[in-house]
Amino acid sequence: MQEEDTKAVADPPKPDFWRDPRPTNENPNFVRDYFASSRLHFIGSFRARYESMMVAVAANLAVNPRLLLQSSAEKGLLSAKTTRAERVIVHIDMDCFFASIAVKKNPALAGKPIAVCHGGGEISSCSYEARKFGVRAGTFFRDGRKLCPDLLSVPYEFPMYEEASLLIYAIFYSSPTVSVEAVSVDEAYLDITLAIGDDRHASQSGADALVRSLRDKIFASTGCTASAGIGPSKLVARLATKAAKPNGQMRVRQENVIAYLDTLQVKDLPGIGWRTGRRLREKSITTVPQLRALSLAELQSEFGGRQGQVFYNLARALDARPVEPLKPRKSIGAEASWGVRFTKEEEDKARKFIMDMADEVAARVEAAGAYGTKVVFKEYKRKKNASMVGYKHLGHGPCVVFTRSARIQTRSAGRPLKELLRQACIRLHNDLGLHSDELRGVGVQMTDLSFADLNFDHAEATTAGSTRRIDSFFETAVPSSIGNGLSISQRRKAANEAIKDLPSSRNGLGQVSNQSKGGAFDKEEPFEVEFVKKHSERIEASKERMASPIDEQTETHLADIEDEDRIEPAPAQVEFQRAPQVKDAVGKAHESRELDIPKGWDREVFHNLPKDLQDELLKSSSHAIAAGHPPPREAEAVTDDTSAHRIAPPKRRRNPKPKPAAAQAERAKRRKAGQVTMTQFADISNLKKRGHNVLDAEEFREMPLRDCVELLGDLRGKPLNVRTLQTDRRNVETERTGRREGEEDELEDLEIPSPPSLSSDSDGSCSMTEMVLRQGFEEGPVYAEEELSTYAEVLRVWMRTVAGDVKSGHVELIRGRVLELLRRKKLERVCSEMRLVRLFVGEEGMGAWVGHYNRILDDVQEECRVLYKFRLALRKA
DNA sequence: ATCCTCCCCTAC
DNA sequence: TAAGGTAGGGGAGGAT
Ligand SMILES: Nc1ccn([C@H]2C[C@H](O)[C@@H](COP(=O)(O)OP(=O)(O)OP(=O)(O)O)O2)c(=O)n1
Ligand SMILES: [Mg+2]
Ligand SMILES: [Mg+2]
Repeated sequence: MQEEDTKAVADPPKPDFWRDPRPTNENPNFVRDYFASSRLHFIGSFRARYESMMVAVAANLAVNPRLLLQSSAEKGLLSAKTTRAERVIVHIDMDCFFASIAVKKNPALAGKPIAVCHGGGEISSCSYEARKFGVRAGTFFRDGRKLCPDLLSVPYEFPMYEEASLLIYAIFYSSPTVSVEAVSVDEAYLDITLAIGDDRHASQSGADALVRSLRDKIFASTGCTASAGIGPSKLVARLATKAAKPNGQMRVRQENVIAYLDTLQVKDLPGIGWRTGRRLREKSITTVPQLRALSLAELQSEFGGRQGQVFYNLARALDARPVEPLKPRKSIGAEASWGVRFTKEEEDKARKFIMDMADEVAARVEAAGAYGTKVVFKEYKRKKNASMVGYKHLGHGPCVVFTRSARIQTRSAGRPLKELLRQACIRLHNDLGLHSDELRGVGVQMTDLSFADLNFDHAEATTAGSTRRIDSFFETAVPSSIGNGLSISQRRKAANEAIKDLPSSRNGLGQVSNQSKGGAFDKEEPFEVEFVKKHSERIEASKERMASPIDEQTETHLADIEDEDRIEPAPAQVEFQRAPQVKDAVGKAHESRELDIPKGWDREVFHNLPKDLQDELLKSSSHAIAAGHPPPREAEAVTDDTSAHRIAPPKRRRNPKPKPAAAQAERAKRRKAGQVTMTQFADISNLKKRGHNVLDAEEFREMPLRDCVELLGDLRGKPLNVRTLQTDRRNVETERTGRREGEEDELEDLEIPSPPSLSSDSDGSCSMTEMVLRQGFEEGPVYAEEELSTYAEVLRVWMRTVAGDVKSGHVELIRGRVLELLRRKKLERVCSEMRLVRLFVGEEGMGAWVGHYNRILDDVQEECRVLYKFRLALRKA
C-alpha cells in the first residue's frame, strides 16, 4: 500500500518478483512470471517439450515423424502378439525427483528431510526422510513443518529437472529393441519383451539384469536414483514400482498378480483417485477384493459403461494396453487460476489479461506447428459466499467454473491466429458475463488440431483409425506363437514387413513423406540411436552440469526449451466493450443485428423470422464465433492443402459451421413447442415460462432427491440421471431445480463466528476429570460464556496432562464428542470446541495433539459434508 | 447411432 | 504469505 506511494521516489525494478509475487492487476507481466514459476506448469508442459523434441529428431532423419512413432508402436504391437505369452513391461520412475535433484545440487542435504517448494507454499516433492513423517506432495510447507520440525525448504530448479529428464530418456532410447512410452518428466514405460531372450528362465533374470543396468546408467548419468517395476502389463509394472520405491526394483509374475493385487486398497489403483475412492468408500468398498466382488453390471450402472469396465478390469489386473509412443496432442491450452485479482473498475485490465492468455495459447499452438478450429474458454468465478480469508494466499478459493466454446474460421486469409483467439476469448468472456472482481481464473484452449509438420490431422485419424487406446484396455493379451524362436534381427525384419503391409492410414497415422525410405528398422541409424545423436550435444552438456553439483548457470535454460516471448498487444486493435450483464446477452445482439448475422445464414430468411425466433437463433449462434465482428471468410480454405500450407487436408467432415438459417429456425421452433430440455429443466424460470406447472426453488430443494429426479424425468419424458442433479454444476448460477448450491465440499463455507471470549486467559485451576468432557450436551445454540470458559479450562488442562502420551482413547473422546454435537446439528458448538482444541494444540508442549486434531477435523468435515452438504469454516492446526 | 457441448475426474 | 497447469478419457443430455 505505501509501496505505491513511495514508488516514485526509489523503486529499483524488483529482480525478485518471484519472492513477492503480485496479482494480475499489479503485474503487467503476470503471465510470463507466473508460468516461469509454476511447478504445475512445468510438469504439465512436459508433453509439449517432448513433442517438439520428437519433431526435431524426425526432421533430422528427413522422415515423417509419424512414421517414426509408428515403427515404435508396431514394436509394441509385435511384442504383445508374437514372441511369448507374457509381455515383459517395465515402469521406471525417478525417486522423489525434484528433491533428488536438490540433493544432487547440494550434497549436504543428503539424508535430510527436505521439501521442494516456494518458500512456504505447496510442497512439490519431498525426500523419503520427510515422507516418514507423513509429508507428501501437496502438503503446505507450514503443515509439513508441524509433521516434521526439521523439514527444510529448498527451491525449484526447473532447468536441472529438464536436463535430468533428457538424460534418462536418452538412456531409454539407447536400445533399439526397447519401445518407450513417455509418461512424464521423470517416468516412462518400456516394453523389453524383444530385448531379452526367449527362454523363460533366462529372460526373467535377463529382465532383472536389464532393468538394473538401466537404473545404474541413470544413477551414473544423473546422480539420482530411479525405481522400477517389472510385470506382464503396464498396470502391474506400475504397481510394482510403487512397492519397489525408493531405489529398488520389483518383478511381479503373472501367477502372483492377483495375490499381489489383493493386498492393495482400491485407492492404490491408477485411475481411482480421490473422488472415486470416496464414492467407493461410501459403498463400503475399500480393498481390491471388495471391488472385485462387484459385478460388471453394478459397476457400470454406478460409473457408466466404459468406466465400469475399466474398474472391473483393474480389479482383475486385466490390462492389454500396449506400450506405445505418445500421439500428438489433441488440444493445446493455457490456464491460470492463481493470483487472478481485479477490482470492479478494472474490467479493462481483466480483458487485457484474457488477451495475454489468448496470446500465450496462440504462441504455443504456433510453436507446435499446429492449427485448431475450436476455442474453449474457461472462467473461474468466486462463489458468492466464499470467505475472503482462510484460503491459500492469492489462490482462487471456492469457485464455480464455466466453459464456453466457439468455432473459429479455418485460417481465414492472413488473419493471425492471435487475433482470432483474442476475439474468440473476449467474445466468450462477454457471453459468460462475469464481473471482473469475481474473476479468479482464466483458461484458453485450442482443440480440433491439425499439425503441419506431422502431416497429421486428428479428425482424419479418428475416422480412419479403428482402435482407440482404451479399447485395448478391455482385451486381455492374446498369446501367440508367431515369431517364436526368431532371432532379434529376424524379428526386426518381421517388424518391417508388418509395417510395410500397413496401409498408411492404419491407426490414423500419417503418411510417409517423400524423402523417407523403407521402414525405420532398416535404417543404419535406428530412431532411438538417432534420438541420442541428435541431442548428444545437450546430453553431454547436461552430463557435465550434472556432474558438478554446485553450479550456477541454470537460469536461462528453460527459455531455450520453451520460447515464451510474447508480442505486446496493439491496444488500438481492440475495442473494449462493456461486459454485458448475463441477462443482456440477447439484448446486446439486437443493437448490432446486421453485423451479427453469421455468415452463411440467409439474411432474407432471417429477417422474415419472428423476432423471438431471431433472438433464439442469435443466442445459439454464439457457438459460431465466426459470426463475430469482422465478417469471416468463407471456408474455402478447406480445399487447399497442396502448397505452403501447414494444415493437412481436413478430408471430409464439413466443419461444424453455422447451419442454414432455415434449419436453425426449424430447430428453434421445435424446441419452443417441444419438451423440456436439459438447460430448461435446470432452470426454473424456464420451466415456468414454458408453461410447466412447476414448484419454486424452495420446494424443489425440500423435495427428496428421488422425487425430484422422478418429477424432472417425467417432465422430460425420459429418466434423469441422479448424478446430474447431484454433482453436475452446469449452469449453476440459475435458479436451480436441483440442489447444487452448497452441495460440494468446495462450496460455501459456513462461517460461524467465534464466541466473544475464546482466548481463555483465565488461569484458574479446575479439577479436570474426563467426566467433564463427557458431560451432557446443553441446549441452546451458543455456550453461555461462563460455561465455555469452564469447559475450555478443563479441556486445556486435560489435553496438557495427556499430551505426553496421547492414547487413541483420548482422541476418541474428543472426536466422539464433536461428532455427536455435529449430528445434533449444534454447529456453533462444534465450531467453538474445535477452535478451542486448535488453540490449545498450538500451545507449547502440545505437539502430540496436532496430528490428532487434524484428523478429527477431517472426520468432522467429512461427516458434515455427508449430513449437511457444506463445510465448516475451521482451520487445520 | 453418432456428434456436439459442457462438466467431472485423473495423473504427473 | 506464495506461483492451484495440462491433457486425456469419459459421462450425460441434447440435436440430428
Ligand atoms: N502433486 C505433484 C506431483 C508431482 N509433482 C512433481 C514433483 C515430482 O518430483 C515430480 C514427479 O512426480 P512423482 O509422482 O514421480 O513423485 P516423486 O518423483 O517426487 O516421488 P516418487 O519417488 O514417489 O516417484 O513431479 C508435483 O509438482 N506435484
Ligand atoms: Mg518419481
Ligand atoms: Mg513420476
